[in-house]
Amino acid sequence: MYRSHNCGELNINNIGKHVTLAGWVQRSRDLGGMTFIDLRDRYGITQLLFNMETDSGLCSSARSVGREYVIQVEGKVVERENKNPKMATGDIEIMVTGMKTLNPSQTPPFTIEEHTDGGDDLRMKYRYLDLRRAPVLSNMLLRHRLAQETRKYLDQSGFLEVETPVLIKSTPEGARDFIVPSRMNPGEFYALPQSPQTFKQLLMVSGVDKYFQIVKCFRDEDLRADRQPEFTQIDCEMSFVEREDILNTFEGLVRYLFKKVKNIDIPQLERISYADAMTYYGNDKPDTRFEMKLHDLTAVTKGKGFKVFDEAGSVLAICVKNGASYTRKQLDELTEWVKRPQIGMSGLIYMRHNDDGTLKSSVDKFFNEEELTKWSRLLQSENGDLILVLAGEPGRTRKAMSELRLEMGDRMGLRNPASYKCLWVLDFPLLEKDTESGRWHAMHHPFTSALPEDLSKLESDPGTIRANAYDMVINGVEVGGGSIRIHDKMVQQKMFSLLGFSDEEAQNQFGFLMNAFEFGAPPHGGIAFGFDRLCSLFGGTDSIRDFIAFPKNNSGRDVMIDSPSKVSQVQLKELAIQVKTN
RNA sequence: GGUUCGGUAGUUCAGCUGGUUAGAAUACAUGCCUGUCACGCAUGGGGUCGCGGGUUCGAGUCCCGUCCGGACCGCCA
Repeated sequence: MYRSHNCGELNINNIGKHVTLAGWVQRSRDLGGMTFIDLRDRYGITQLLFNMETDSGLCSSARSVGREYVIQVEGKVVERENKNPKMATGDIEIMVTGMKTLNPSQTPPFTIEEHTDGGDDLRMKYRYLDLRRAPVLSNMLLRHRLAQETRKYLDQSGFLEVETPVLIKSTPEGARDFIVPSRMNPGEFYALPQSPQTFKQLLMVSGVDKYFQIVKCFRDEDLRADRQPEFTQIDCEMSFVEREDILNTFEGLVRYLFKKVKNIDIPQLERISYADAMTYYGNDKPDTRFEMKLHDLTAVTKGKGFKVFDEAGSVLAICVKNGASYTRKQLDELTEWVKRPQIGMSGLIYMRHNDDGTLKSSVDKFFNEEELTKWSRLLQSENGDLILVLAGEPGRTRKAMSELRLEMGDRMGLRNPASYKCLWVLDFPLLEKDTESGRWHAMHHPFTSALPEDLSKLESDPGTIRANAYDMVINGVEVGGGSIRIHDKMVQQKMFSLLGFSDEEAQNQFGFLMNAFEFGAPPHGGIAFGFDRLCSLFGGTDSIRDFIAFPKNNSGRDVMIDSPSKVSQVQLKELAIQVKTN
């Protein structure tokens, strides 16, 4: 028997007990006559006591164990002379009577403590050591809890967890596929799924009725702090449902998770249309923890002789509450911020609504008090507020203003990671036009149905059709999205042809799905949640890497196992693959 | 594909306008210390300043290239 107890469970009630513990040496404190060792495992830390008077040999050997040694000790649980109220086990310690080193350790490359001195790069290289640290471990615990509660909720709601294949077929729509060569079929390739989309729809045709899966998905695109090449989705699909059924079911899931995991009561979700989200927030995933809505000043700023406004396609403004105290220096710095290539604006105009009620702008030369009052009235500014204005090409200006809004939200402390605002964004456009090719693209995916009332415009005016789709947005993060699907072969065919597929191409790539629709496909719809993002949101941080045990870096590398890597000529030959070298 | 920030001791960082032997903290090692819990005190070892080239009497510092990492834009149905 390696241990009778773990390092987190002993307390004042166990005094006098003879126990055996095993774990890692967190640190030791050698006081000369006595030595303390903090013994750590997943469950906590227990202090070990070695006394020179009691057993000098044992005490000396305790001095020789280094950090991260794996040791086993036996001894008696005793009450501490000096208790430590900061520790769960702080009332007791183990008076050690025997110790065995199970495995020594090199000095770790960074300290394995709550606040490590290690940088990200190093921590990723030694991720197995990083995972010993309490904050990283607690992220794994949170992820586990969320997965278990998700399963519980969906199981109780009658969902069936079905596994779908990972080696599937490559399709040109959407993100790039990861491809896997087939040895048995030289020159042919599998693709890893970007999502189990078509399979879950086929499961609806099968009559599974309610499906879910917590499933790995793959996309071969460039990465971000919130994007990994392999990621996990809570993938769901239901039959005989309308949009309202899906919204209710999964609003229920999210509220259940918040209650169970964080004990937070989330009110019924607000809903906003895509069009309104774009108008008021400049963004299809608005952070609604704070207001600071976008206002259009185009009409009231034209024709006053200010070239920047006169030539702009649109002039947008936000009102920063209590922002008038922003100094010239801070405003100059903000101006530089919007001029960065990532934002790409040529300048920033501001108007202070001073504490005494006067209005002072950076364009006073062109706009008198009366004109500025119009701005103030439109934005409902009050004494002490600051109005920020951007002007330029409409699309870019809206995007920039949306970024500026978030930036000001950050600076004004309005984006508290511990408070949560969840909402549904509805009525997305079904299609968007690719600016380069001029072709229509499915905004969600090609299996999304149109709102019934817009269906008639499929041929006449496809750009204005709204999709029967929905996104769940929490604190400005798109955590989930889905739609009511097309379940009619003719409609699906029409959609593919609208997207520029020939009948042959459509049949080649998605024939299996359209054929299935001919055998009694029920009306169905579903949703998929980004599980890693959901975890990071619950954990209150932006980076999903902290919630993945073994994540990849910015360039898609796993620096711990050093992948991807070259393979042998033998392997390549078997796969009938030639690699271009130069 | 692009923008931007960084790379100096095991680790986290400082290092000014180019100028003596590259520093601090921490970690590590040794010694002292019987109530520590970020223990304390003393001593010590530890550097290819990412790599290559250039400018210069002289480069950690300036320039060019390159590699690696972070954040972002494009991309992500």
